[in-house]
Amino acid sequence: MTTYAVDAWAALADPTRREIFSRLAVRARSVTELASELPVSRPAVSQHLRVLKDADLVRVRPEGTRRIYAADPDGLRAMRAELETFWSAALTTFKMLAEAEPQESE
Amino acid sequence: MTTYAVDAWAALADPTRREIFSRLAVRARSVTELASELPVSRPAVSQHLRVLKDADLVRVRPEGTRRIYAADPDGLRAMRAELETFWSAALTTFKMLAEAEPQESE
DNA sequence: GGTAAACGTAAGTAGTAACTTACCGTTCGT
DNA sequence: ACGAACGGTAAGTTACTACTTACGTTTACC
Repeated sequence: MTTYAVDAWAALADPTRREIFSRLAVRARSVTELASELPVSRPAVSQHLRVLKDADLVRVRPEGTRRIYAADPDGLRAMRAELETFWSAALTTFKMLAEAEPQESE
Repeated sequence: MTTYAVDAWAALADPTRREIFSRLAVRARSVTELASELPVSRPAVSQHLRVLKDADLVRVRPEGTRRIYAADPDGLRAMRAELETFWSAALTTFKMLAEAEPQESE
């Protein structure tokens, strides 16, 4: 059910969004705090956070008038698994090709 | 030197490109062969392959009139490392938050 | 209850990205 | 040498994305 995931790949492709996520992975922060650390406006941060939230990459916790965002490992799981698959497959294929053509000398 | 990397994140964010890469990770293929397996034209595949190549995610080997593309682990390395950093950081922060607020009941 | 802070959303814009068709160069086979 | 296969690039179009400013809503505080 939780596995709809609006594509964590696309969500983390944007540099600003990746920067936001990396900061939230270290420590939870409010929207205004994030905006103060970044070269974009606060609404821009809100929009990025929505994308991250739709990808299950962040969670929100209301705290008075502020909303504290934190990184959520859930959205990362599938992506991480797929990347590991890519990695091992690429490594295997790469090694096979390297053995198949042992040129380099001569 | 090889470590310029045109952002593997952005390169793999596109679904078609990710599909191309996943196929090349399993087995090397020519451009035409890739195009025949995908719902896009051959030039589109060529363009995707260029992006993947700029990100060091694929390599080419000429073979007669064909060009055989294969997945290259190089472009994946940095991205994989960064993702692992995200993962462990997110996990740690997530656990800390979970312990800090043991509500759920009441 | 009024004010201020925090945040989300609407509306509009500029830049980019993915795709198509058309064209050109290169390599192999006969 | 000629024709065909293969593939990269140019040009053009459409769609989306990241951003801004403006506005409305909610919560806290006095």
